[in-house]
Amino acid sequence: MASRPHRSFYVPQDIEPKWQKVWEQHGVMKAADNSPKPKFYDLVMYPYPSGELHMGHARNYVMGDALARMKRMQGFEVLHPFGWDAFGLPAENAAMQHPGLHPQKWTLDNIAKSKHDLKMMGILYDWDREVTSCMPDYYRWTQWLFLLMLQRGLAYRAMAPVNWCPVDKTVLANEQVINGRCWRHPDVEVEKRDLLLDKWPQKVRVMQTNWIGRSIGAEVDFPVDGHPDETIRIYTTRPDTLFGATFMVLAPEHPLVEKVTTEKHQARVREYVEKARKETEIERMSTERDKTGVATGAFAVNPVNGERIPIWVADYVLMTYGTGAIMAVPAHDERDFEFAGRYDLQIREVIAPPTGPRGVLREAYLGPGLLVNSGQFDGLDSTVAFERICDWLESKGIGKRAVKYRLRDWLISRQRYWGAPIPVVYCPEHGIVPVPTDQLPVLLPSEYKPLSENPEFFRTACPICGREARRETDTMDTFIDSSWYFLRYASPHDDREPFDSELANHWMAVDQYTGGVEHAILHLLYSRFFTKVLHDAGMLEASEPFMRLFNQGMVKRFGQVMAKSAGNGVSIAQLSSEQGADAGRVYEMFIGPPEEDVEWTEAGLHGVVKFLQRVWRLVLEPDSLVTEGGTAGARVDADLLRRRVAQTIGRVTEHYDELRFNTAVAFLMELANAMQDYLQSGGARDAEWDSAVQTLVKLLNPLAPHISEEMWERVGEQGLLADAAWPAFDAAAAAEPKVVLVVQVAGKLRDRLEVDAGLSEADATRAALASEKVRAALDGRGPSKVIYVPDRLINLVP
RNA sequence: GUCGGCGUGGCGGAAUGGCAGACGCGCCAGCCUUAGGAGCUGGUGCCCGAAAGGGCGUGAAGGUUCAAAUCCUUUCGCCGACACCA
Repeated sequence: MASRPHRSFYVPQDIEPKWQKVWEQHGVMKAADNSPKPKFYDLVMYPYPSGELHMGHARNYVMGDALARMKRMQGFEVLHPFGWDAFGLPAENAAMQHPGLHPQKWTLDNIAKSKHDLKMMGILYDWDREVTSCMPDYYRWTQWLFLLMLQRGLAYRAMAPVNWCPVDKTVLANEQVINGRCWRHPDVEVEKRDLLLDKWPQKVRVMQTNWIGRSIGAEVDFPVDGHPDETIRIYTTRPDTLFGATFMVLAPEHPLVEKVTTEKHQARVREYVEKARKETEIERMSTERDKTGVATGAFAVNPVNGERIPIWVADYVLMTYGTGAIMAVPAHDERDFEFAGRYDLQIREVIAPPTGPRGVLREAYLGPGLLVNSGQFDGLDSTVAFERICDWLESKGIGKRAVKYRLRDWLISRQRYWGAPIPVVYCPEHGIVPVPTDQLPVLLPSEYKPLSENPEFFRTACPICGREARRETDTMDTFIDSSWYFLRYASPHDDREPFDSELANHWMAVDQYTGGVEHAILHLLYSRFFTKVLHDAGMLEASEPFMRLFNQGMVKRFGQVMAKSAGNGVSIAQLSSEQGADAGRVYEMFIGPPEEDVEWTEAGLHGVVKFLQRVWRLVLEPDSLVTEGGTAGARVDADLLRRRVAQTIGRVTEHYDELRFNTAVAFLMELANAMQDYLQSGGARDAEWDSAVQTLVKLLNPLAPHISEEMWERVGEQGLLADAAWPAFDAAAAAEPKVVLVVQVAGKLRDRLEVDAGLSEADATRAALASEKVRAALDGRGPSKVIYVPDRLINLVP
């Protein structure tokens, strides 16, 4: 057809590599340390380099990139760095499966592949700041920080020997010792948490709170009858129920078990303890299981009333929490109640519920109430009694208030090759000697075999006396590596210290941290812990590392999370050669709410491809969209177009800022629709149109950087779009002169009226009453009440 | 078991007290085309009705309110975390 307008087609393969090269040449995402602009630290969790990336990985990187690009255009100096959590088990597994393959080679190859994939997606980072945790210039400082913790008394080596042998049946073995060298978490930052973490997902805050497990109670010493030198120290959160303690329970590993057990009970207790020791942690922790235990034959004395109560051993009491011993109050504790029922132990009510019958309890009563059977404390409210009894215990010196945490010690050592060596030496003379910091890094030997089998590695000289000594042959948990990488980005090449305090103070805290919820507890808690320690050590001003945290949802396909192992990943190379990186980027943002898991479908991707093609035509070939004799869905004149453009600027900017990309894309589509209607309405290609085009292209840029950059060039704009200024929101230009006022009668929709914006209530009421439909609905009854929400709704209540 | 989140068209979802279903997919009709997994135009929650119009509708039941997808109570279902922490 001769009259058919010339069309140029959008071919992503022609433009994407071109712009990727240009951005790299221009150093678009390089962050300047000395910029006068306000800083914005935009961080995505650095990944474990497991191989090629696919679109399941890409989602949070696109989010981070889109935010970084917008913030740059808004005039921020953006730090958007990337790195690799490069130590870890999969590298060793790969090496074991492919003899001759070194974990380092596997890791570095994967990094190269992944880096290439990220660039193909048009995701920009300041690669000059790339951090790779398995390289000596990084783990040197991981080791340095370990020594700092050690020096500050936050890391220790348990003194008892490590017990590897399950054949060893020594009852006295100490649970904590098995773990060897541990971190001790200090009693932490819980108080300030809610104040500082208000921009964290509630879910993560709750998870961390539960994990830390702070509880308030008291420790009380119970004398042991017939053993004047021994007392059993228990921890309870219910000191108000002290008079209801009718027996004691020791954990099977408790050191006093052996001492107090009477001759007669010796055999049964030993048998029970041995059985408990053989069971796995998981078996023991199961709530499903019936509680079991044995009596020791010994008795303790309840210090409040002098009563003799039997001492039992039961595995529902854990040596690792509290003091490893409890006073059992069956009337007011579910677990003790169950145990007492099973072994026919006494149950004594000491808290009376405010309502309901007293006397025989069918289940433990856990709530508050008035104290009974409690001597001088009878009649007190249980919350008051809590404090009074604590006071009394403290005045008598037999107990005190105590706060406990559920946190376990952080076991950092791994009996593995592919990790950062723990920088410690064992000297026969001087014991544990930290490697002096000027001798760091303790290099991981290049030969791939266990460090404990590598004499060249572990044979060394004691840093103090120079005599022969042995290096620690365990490596550090990779969580240590990732607990401070965000600080290293501030000065990634610093060879004098882990990070330059001045630069770290400039960039920290991270303004936006984006990553998977699977790190909600460990990684985030450890990072907060490191930050706290470095703050206390005077190296860092920030006391919290991450201002705003976001957990993106996962990308699924065929009902399963995209994964190499599931074989359902959409590869970046394939996407790039078919629909293009931009389409993939926009699609993953449009696909659903950013925090929700989403299902990738070809149809959905296709919809986005169509959208990009339509934008291309709108911007570059608007004539091709004007149908002969075609009509617009809605008349869009220049004024309306101008308002739509202004409104879109406001809405898209706000939604990008809040990472609500799915709705932001919808707004861009609406603008494109309005522009199309404008053309169909016979709108001129004038300044108004040009401004709409320019705005659409700019707003699209963070999500679809290649196509928008190409269109920017083709319409003759100067300079890189990536460097252009973000459009400013003009509230006056966005204001609608006329609004649709919804008219309700008794809460039911009866009419819609187009009225001037900002109408007074009197005028609105008059307009509403002028409506036939409204009068019919009122049926002669005058409105006795009018609710008016300006520019939105008026409700007439008869 | 405890805690938390979520339940809206055929589908993904939008609306966080004020027009339910934005935007997109799919579907239907028309136009264009040698052709179309292309493009353009219009329609599309359900029910009654030829239409005008009306009624119903956000897992279920109840409540608060002039007004509820949104707040409260109970309940069902799905997902996630924790799981004897004294």
